Amino acid sequence: MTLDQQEHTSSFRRPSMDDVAAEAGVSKGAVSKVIRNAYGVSPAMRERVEGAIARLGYRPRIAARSMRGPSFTIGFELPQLGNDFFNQVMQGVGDTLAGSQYQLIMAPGIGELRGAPVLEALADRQVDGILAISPEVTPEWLENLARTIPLVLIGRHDASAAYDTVTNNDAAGVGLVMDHLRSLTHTRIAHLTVRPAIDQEGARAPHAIRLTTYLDRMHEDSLSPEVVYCDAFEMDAYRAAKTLIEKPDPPTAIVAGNDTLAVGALRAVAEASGARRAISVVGYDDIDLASHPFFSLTTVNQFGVEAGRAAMTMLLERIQGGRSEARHFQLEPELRIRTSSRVAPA
Amino acid sequence: MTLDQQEHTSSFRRPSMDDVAAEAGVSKGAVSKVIRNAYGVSPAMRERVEGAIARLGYRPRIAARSMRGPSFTIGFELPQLGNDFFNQVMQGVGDTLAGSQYQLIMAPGIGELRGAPVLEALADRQVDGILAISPEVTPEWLENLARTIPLVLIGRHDASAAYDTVTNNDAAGVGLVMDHLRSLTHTRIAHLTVRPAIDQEGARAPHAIRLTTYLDRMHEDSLSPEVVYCDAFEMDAYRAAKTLIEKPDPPTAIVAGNDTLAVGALRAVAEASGARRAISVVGYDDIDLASHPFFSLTTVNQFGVEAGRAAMTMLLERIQGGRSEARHFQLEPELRIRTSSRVAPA
DNA sequence: GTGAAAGCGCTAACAG
DNA sequence: CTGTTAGCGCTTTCAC
Repeated sequence: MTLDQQEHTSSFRRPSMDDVAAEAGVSKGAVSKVIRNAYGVSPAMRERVEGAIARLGYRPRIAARSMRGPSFTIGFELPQLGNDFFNQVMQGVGDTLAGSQYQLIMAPGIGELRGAPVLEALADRQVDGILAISPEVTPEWLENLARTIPLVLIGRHDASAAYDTVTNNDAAGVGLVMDHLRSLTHTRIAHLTVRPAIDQEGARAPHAIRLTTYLDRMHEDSLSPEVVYCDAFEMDAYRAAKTLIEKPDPPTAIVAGNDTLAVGALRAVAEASGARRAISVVGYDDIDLASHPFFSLTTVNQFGVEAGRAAMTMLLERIQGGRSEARHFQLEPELRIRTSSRVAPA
Repeated sequence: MTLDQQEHTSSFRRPSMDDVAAEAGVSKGAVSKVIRNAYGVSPAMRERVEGAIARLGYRPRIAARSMRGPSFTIGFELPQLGNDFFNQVMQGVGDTLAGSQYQLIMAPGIGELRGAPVLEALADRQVDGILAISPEVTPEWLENLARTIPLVLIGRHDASAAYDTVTNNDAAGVGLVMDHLRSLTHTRIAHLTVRPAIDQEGARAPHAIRLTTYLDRMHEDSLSPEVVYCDAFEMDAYRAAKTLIEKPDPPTAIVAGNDTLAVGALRAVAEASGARRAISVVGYDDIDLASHPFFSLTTVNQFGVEAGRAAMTMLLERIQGGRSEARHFQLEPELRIRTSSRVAPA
């Protein structure tokens, strides 16, 4: 909250609206009207002002403008870079925003800094609305944030009355995966997921749901579950998977929490020797790489582009349309069977 | 420049500094001082104000603050999402910024919207400085921008006096690649690169330099160059490479402009039949995936993390240290030989 | 149709 | 040590 003093040199000069008004020999208010396309400007006035703007290279400062009204900026928080599923979502968001007057800015989590502080940083910067993928924040905290700014969460299964959500049916998706592996006669199925996943009761984050679905299913089938945790990057998954498959009695199949983890797991599998090189790996997300012939990764398509599109549409409904009742939208995932999943060895 | 009017509902309430002052029964100025850790606040005052801040959940608005001074926000423009090299750079940037009071926001190019308009959008939002990877903007335009805001470009080989650059020695990098392929007795070497690459004379963008280096080298060795253009995503490279290798007399090696393109090219190679499946592919960047056993991609490491670190450091020198003479920093790339490059078939 | 003036939330210079 | 005041660049009444 507190800020240390800093030396700041500012030899940089950006013309202000006053400069434009002086250059054009008109009042500040007139310039403002021309810029905003407001009523009541004569063609002559318009021409003079636009000439001055062009000559000076003037651009309005959003910061000043947004002290009165909107900033025409949308903030997108995402927990991490390098996960291609988020890029799918971004593409849908970008499509929806294309041609609108809104500018998108992203604030990725970096190292320890993610979740709440990043969301606050966006809110502090006067964005008109926030799109977030924040699996690690509590619903209460988000409810609170939603009281100060339009908010749409992607991935979280919260039934909030204050913010919207766009989800995919994670339970169904993992169900498809488990059905598939069981039909391939696998019994020693491990689950590789990201660290916190479900440290708080009632966590409705995607990875938490995927984990509980996996556990439930293993129990139903009277199999012993084996869960391995790692951080969210490929190389973390690689190391975790390596340890897992080097054990005396390794699993015959690994259900990875997402495709990035699956890619890491496959790195470990490819480096292993003997029967271990035949371990099946299944992911979640269906990133582009999954269909690459070198991977041919069996995975679950959860339609990230459409999720992004839906989320952005819902946010614009709040910002422009003034909607205030929460909406919760869910997509149904589909299994994509490829060659990384095979019949379990006898 | 002009903006249409929009209906904007704002039933959202964020407490202001006035609210805090009222709640604490002190003046606005006092609150400001407490927040900024300025001199001359009694412990009692501090306690009252902090109590009020906590009770109200107050957070200062950066937009208002930045009308006087810095916004403590750094803008990072990048041309595209889904290129892991940019993630390397981001990691270096994030490392350098960690623990500082600066917040990073990214503005990715989306579809047609990239380059100049995105940089302007950042500048309009009162960022204290801009980090950019803008291969498609003219040096003159950047010089102009640099007069209004501290600016560091990554990748461009411009010798600007107004903005800093961090580059890798692209000519040397492609030289290493060509040496390597020639030593493997390749003669039919094609180059796959992104569309504009070098449409303006004197373009100093990385892909332009890589292309001219390739062309020069082919000429020197009296070989006939073959250049194929595509857009910057993996699937674009896949389609371009597919057309290339399905020709009657395909190349024996493909030099891709970066690893993302190389991954796409390998998709086409893997789908091909016969001798075409043995086509060598070399990339540029050394993204994590390159070392994955499924790819084992020969490529050039250009130390993106260090480039990001250097760029951020240079930007902070300008913002905090007040440096105004331009600095130009270059990294030397290293070849990483893996199995995607093999001896040319006889 | 245009200009003057107040105010958005904050910082900073100045009195008391 | 604390309160008052004058802006920062823009939007938005309101007179003229």
